Amino acid sequence: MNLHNLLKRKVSEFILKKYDLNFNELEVQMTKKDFSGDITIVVFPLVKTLRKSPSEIGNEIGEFLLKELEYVEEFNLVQGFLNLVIKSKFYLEFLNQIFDQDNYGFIKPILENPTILVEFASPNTNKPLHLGHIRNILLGDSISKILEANGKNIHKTQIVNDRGIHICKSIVAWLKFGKNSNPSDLNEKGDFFVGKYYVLFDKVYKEEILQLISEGNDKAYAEKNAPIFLDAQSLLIKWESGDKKVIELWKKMNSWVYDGFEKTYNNIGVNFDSYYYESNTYLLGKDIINEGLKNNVFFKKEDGSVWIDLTDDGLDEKILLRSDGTSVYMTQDLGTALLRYKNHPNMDGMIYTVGNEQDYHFKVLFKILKKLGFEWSKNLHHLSYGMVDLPSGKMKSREGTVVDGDDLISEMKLNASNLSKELGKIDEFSNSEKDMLNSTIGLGALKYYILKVDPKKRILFDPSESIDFNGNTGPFIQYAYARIQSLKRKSSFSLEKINLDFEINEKEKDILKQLTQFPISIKAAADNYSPALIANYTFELVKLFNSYYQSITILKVNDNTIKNFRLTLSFKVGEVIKNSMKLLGINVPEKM
RNA sequence: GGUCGCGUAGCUCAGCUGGAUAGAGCAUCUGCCUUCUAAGCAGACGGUCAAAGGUUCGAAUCCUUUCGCGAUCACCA
Repeated sequence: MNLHNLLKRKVSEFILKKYDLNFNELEVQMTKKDFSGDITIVVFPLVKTLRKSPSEIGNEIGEFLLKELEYVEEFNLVQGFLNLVIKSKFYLEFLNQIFDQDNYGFIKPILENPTILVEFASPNTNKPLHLGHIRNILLGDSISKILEANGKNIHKTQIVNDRGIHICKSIVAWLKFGKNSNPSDLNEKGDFFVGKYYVLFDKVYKEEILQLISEGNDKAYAEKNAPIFLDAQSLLIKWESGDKKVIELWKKMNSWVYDGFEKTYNNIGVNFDSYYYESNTYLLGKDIINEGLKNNVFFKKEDGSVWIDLTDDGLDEKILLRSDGTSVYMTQDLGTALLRYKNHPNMDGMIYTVGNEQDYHFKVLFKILKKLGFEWSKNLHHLSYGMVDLPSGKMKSREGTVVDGDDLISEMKLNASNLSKELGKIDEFSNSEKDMLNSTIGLGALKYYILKVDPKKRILFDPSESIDFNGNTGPFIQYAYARIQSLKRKSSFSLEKINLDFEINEKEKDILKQLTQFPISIKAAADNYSPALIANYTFELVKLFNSYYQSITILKVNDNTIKNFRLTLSFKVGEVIKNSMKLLGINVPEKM
């Protein structure tokens, strides 16, 4: 039961009948606070087409709706805003109607056959995941869940950057300084273990540069000729030529890193359906180059390099194949896209969760795929997000100025644990129950903190200030849910259809109004790939509910009808909270 | 310099395709634990929506210019 659509339809019918005009762009919105009414029709857009004054039109429509729709109790007209007061009966019926729908608030996931691939995480294998990766992972995971709730078939994947000079750097440093050590002996996480050597490489590299400069060389020469750097380069060459020993070594180091990554994914509660590796894809894409040359989408320069001219689209010329015939980043991404299509013939689009420094790259990539004429290229989306910066500036793994993902997660859990201890609410919990709860709350705080801000914006994270557990936070929402569950346990009340024969108060009406809006909001959020919007809506609902919940004594009401109604309303709000948090990848506890 | 993004309360952020008097949280101040869980509730204080023009019934939202911050502009990935 969607009042928006019902009103839109009715009013359009009316206009067609009365003025013989098709008018579908009607704007319907919730009535703003401090105006009487529940739902508002904006009549201004009609003024021009109908050539009548706003008040005239408003009154006509108002009268009509009053007569035609039993739910409309009365109307008032302020400026050009037609405010309709909706009868309690409508809201009570609405609540009755959603009794049976356990996933209320969400489009029923009737899975469509075509699959959307969502790419996220996509780390380098030379260092542990940091806060920037966490933002990426949370966004990608949440988008997957939102789309899934909207009936899309989702395949979560990544492209692991497992090759190149940066990996060689870790290997070289390990060969030099830690050849006999391994993560399990030291009881270290594999990605952390390898990351140490990456940092170590950089340290030694810098020392060697200084040394060379002090011997009278210039900086550029020093940077290119530092012994440890030369080692890394020759290692890369060996890798590229398929040197068995090097490949073996590379595999071993990478496997340590993957073990570490899996632990982190596990800790955050995300998983993937497949992994693509650059070592397998970096040579791909050449076939498509030939194809494009044949179709004149691409062109060849005299030196043999291949380009695409996108100047007509407001972009530049972009290289696709070097003069020596080797591929570049773009070529590889084209190849990977095609490989994915080959592996998923049902693929009907892809979402790339990648930082906004690559906005231009993806603009070009999508344009090329469109020009090549792939059906699925119309559903390509770059989920671009801003960097996470520290007060000291950018995070740099090499310099160790990063907020480590694992550290942050465990810190969040620790904070949750300290706070619960202080509050003393879960003293009767077993240790494993406590751990579970602290993890739920700590992660909830972290995820919500990241997801509630618009992905486009950069986040300034101050490590010296811990993430809040009060106010507009994950734990606040989780807490509301836990209280509702507590009500449920104590009430021994079973859901029954409620009697429609009574009035509800303003706050109850407000909550129900919000509930009727929820499916619309969720749909909008999904269309915008915006977990931030969902977080915001959920917070608004919870805030409203909390104030209502606090101001009444639910279980002390004498009239059974009202008592049942209030409990039912509470439980439904609980379900909406749970479902919307699910879209953010945040769990809600039964008790806290 | 070209292109893209951002700029909203002291701080952190909402504000959906233009709609009514710009909203939250934190911080500061005032109340509220005989109740369903105070990780809470009620209230106060706090704004030239970076600036200036324009479009229109109506602009934080759209357009133009300016300023500030960031990203990007490699035969790197």
